[in-house]
Amino acid sequence: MGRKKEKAISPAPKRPGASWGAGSPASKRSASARTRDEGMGDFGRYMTNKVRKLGEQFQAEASNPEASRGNADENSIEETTSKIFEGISIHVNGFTIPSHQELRTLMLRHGGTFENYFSKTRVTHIICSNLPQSKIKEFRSFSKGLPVLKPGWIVDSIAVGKLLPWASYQLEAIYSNQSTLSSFYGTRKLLQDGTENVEEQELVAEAKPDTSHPNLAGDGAGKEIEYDEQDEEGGAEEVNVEDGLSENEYMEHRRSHSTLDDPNFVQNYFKYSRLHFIGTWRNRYQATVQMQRRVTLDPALEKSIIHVDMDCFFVSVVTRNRPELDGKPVGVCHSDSSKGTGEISSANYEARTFGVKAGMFVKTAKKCCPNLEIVSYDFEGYEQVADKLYEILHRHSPLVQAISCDEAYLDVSGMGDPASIASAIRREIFEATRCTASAGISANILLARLATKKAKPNGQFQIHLQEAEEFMMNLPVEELPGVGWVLREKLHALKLFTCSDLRLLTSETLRKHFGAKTGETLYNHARGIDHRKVQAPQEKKSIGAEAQNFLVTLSEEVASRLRKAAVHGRTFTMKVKKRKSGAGEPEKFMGCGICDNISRSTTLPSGTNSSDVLSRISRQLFGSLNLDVRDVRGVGLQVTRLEDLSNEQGAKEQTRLESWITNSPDKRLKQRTDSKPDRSIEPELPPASEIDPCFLESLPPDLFDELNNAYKGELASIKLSKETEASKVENNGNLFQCEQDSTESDSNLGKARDKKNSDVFDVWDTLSHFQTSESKMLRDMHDIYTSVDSPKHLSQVLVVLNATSHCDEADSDDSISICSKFISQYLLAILYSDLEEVSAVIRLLKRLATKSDGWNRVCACVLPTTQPWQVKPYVLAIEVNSLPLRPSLRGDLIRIDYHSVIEPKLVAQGTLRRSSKACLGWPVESEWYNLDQGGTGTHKQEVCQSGPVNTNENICRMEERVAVDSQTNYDFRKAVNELLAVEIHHGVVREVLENWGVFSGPPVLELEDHEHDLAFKPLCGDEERNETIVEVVENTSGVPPCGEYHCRDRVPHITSHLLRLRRQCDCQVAAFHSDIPLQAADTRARVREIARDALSRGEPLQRHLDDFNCNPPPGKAGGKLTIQSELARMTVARTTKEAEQEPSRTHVATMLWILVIFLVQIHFELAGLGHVSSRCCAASAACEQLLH
DNA sequence: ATCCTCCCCTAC
DNA sequence: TAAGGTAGGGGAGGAT
Ligand SMILES: Nc1ccn([C@H]2C[C@H](O)[C@@H](COP(=O)(O)OP(=O)(O)OP(=O)(O)O)O2)c(=O)n1
Ligand SMILES: [Mg+2]
Ligand SMILES: [Mg+2]
Repeated sequence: MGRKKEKAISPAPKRPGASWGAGSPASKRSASARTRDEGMGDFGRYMTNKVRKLGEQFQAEASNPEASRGNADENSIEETTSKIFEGISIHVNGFTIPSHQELRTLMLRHGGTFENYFSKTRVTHIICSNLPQSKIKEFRSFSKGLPVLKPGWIVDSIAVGKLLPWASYQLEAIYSNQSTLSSFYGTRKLLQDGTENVEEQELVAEAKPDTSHPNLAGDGAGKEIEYDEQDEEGGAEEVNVEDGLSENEYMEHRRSHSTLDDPNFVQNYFKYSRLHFIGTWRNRYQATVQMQRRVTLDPALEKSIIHVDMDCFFVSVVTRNRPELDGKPVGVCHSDSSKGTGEISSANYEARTFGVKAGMFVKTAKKCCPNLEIVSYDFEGYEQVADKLYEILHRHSPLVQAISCDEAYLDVSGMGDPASIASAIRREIFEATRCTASAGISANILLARLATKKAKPNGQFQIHLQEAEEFMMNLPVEELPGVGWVLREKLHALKLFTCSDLRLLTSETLRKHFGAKTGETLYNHARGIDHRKVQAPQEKKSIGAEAQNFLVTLSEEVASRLRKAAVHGRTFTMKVKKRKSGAGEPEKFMGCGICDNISRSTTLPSGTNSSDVLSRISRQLFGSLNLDVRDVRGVGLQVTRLEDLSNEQGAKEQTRLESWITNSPDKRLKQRTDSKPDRSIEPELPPASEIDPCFLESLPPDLFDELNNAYKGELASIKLSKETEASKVENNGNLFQCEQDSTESDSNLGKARDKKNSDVFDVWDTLSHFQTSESKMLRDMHDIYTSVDSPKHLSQVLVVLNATSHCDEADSDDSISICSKFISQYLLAILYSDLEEVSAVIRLLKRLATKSDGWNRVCACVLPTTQPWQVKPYVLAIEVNSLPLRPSLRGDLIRIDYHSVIEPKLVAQGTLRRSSKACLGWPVESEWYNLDQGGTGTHKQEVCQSGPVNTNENICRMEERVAVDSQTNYDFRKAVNELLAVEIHHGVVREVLENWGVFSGPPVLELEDHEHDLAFKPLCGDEERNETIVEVVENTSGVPPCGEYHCRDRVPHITSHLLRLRRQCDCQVAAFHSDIPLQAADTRARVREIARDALSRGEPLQRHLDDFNCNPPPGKAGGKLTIQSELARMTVARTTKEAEQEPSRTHVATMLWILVIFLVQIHFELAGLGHVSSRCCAASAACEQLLH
């Protein structure tokens, strides 16, 4: 089997600040000291502390992203990256200095990889500095001759900036002390020439039962972990533990693993987690197994499927080395303590006869089986046995579907007698691993799987097709794979207990009860029918991490997994476990108790794997959940919509304007051209004169330039004339007349305006001075400027700059300041003449800021109050408190959707590639793609015709929703930024405008005469769905209705239910939208608070005319204040459908409006003014003038 | 008709 | 003390 493979090198993290383990040893030490003060054995108090710290942590992170970011930057200052460990993959064993986490960071930062679990197929070097006796023995069985080196090798290599020969870093001490090891390595040492050249080892020393030693594993309580122990602070103790550290000290030490002070908590946690092991095993497997060739099997052939599953896997791997346990009931668990809240991972068959099952608490298991022996995990053993298992399986069939580390399906159709193949496999497995496996053989996956169950332990069983029926007959429903607890209960409730019961029902009935797919599956499975095919590994669909703690750590973990998988992700889902209301502290140590799960997701316009971005996203997602952090029991972050980085280049290529035009010349250009509707389909450019100037104008500069180049510059003049017109309009319209008054900056700006025409500031002249600058940043700009053909805009230069790679050479303060001034002046000069260019430069600036520190600083100088590039998630309703009413835009429909377009050409080739034409910073109207209206249909049809394509997979709608803090200090700049930086979803923009129009003052409840406008009493509710029915107990307003209120969170369908209810009962009903699981008490409290607040300030509680016409943000939470406007009247009927469809005009108008406001924003930014919200009146007035 | 989000369920 | 992770499938209800 060709296991030899080149290891995919994961790209080094771009931003060093994002890596792990940046904390200093000192801080760790003090952290551990703190834990020591906490007293021992008092787990209740521990828990309280845990919760408190968790609270502080989250509070700090969620509420103050700026601060945390700042810290991260500080930490990252001196970090560097390189590629010196390219191709090297280390496994750290035992306690080391630097710690295993630090080594991990170093490796990742310098191009290497780090394996948590040892595997000879992936690991190239083993690092350790100090090994317990028993570990050394173990080495013989697993190191397989790989070099065992001291960590100094890594540290020194980094210090000198290249890979040092490792020969002198071998662990001599150990060789000399340990005859077994030294003799073993003695032969190998001669071979080493000291480079990273590591041969594929034949398994010389493999699986010699006589040489292996009884595992050191848990031969006594308190020594539960023998696997790969290491710790940054307690390493020495760790070794002592093996020699019998006192129980108390040991506990103390252990505790540091679980405190929140431990910066490596997540890492450590995972290291000991069986579920993490299982969950991540597939990744490791896929990394080693080469892409299996697509095997085409004769469909007419009768299928033979073999299902192989190791018997009580986790147990047998451990017990094979411990004959003294033969015949005894054994379970695998970390701890054998009296508390007994550890979980049994697997139990052997002896134990199972007592009723011990995987997942049981030790406590419970001991009740069933008092003599149960508890053994510790041997993750490395599992890894090795799995490696061997799969090696054998792949030898026997080209088509292997890995289910987990101990089980797989093989398709052996037409390859001879499946039963003898199965027994050969089982025999080989036993010979190679001394663990037994069972096998099921049948015609499909389902039956093979069921057969295995019957065959266990250590047997095999075949279900021939003709026997299938009988076999299925009396099978209890819960035996069917896929039927778990919930489904079983549902089935039992319907009095369906066996498959024969199931077979009495029609497929329709089942579908009705259980949903389309599930029903159908039940119908088929009850009959022994299963159409699933044995599948080789598929492209992964999601990557995630779940843990108990730490948004940032979590983000980094996920980001590093993304990098490892060489993908970018676009959709981020945060999953939070929250204490169920009423539930107490968890019984289980570190458990989460009874919880509700909440999840939130957001989608970025383009993929990322940056831990920086991820951690900001996670903070925001977390923040948007509005949780009381004391109730948080677990947080997970999942990334979906993965984009393969290796395809990205190609995808980018697709977005080049040229290829775009070339690929589909007619449709897209036609839409925007004035004449000659039917041109030839030749991939030729239409004459320049046929191109609508509007189209040109709306193109982002880079695309425009590309097009312009294609037209050899002809277009520039067209655009120019258009621009001149535009600027005329602006001036005639006295666009900024209203700002001409008082403020100091106005005069500055006025000057700037003068400058523009009198050419005081000459961009190109200034730029040419940069040629000799010391600053690389400035020189680069100059160089690009000279290389660009007849540059007209600075953005052209920045575009190129943005596209070229950035070496993060430190820039001096001077050059930063020069650069900032230059950009500012340029912006000032064009501020009134070239709106597009202004926005182009700003966007590019922000993009550049994400790429290099220098530009980041420039960006901060030019736009001190504008956020650095960051797509702001989340789906909260926007509340704007101090914007003018813009009635003309109320209800307008704008739609700026982006689509990934399927390239029909590629579809024809049988491949599909997402090709996104919308990139961050360059919002593109959907019309450009002609995907609006009929456009989408066309694409979908084309795709569907060429094969069974899941359009969901291939036409990917990107949308981004804009979030704004729902509280008072609304930052207008931020919103406009987001509008520009972010793709805008039709409904959301509508929402935005709606909200902008509605709130003309600070958010006030309409309480005029009645302070306690409303108050509720909860009646009943469905906790699961976050629904609560409340009774209105106080309602004096006369506006909101009396009766029952449905409060719910993210369950928009309730609104229709409410409508129905209203019709039926003739009672008044309203809905509440809230992002928090709405507790009536919260609502009431909030209502009162607002009222009291307003009254105490003596402010009138105004009512806005339109308050009650305000649509609920469709299905969205509006924060607490939105509640009120929804309360006022149900407006479900007024959904977006009601709005007028007048797309292109509205598109343009609204874009223009937004841009004008944007301009105002920049205007003030450049003038160094603070808040601009008050100036929006001017902007919108100007905008309206422009619109007419 | 199809997609999307926010869940839930299941398996190892 | 224990280390309750990971990832795919799928349903409900709403949006388009
Ligand atoms: N709730 C669970 C289920 C399984 N596992 C681990 C331990 C098992 O050994 C391994 C494989 O799972 P199996 O379902 O194949 O169970 P076993 O191999 O232990 O037993 P069997 O002989 O039934 O296959 O996964 C676990 O940790 N927790
Ligand atoms: Mg098994
Ligand atoms: Mg299994």
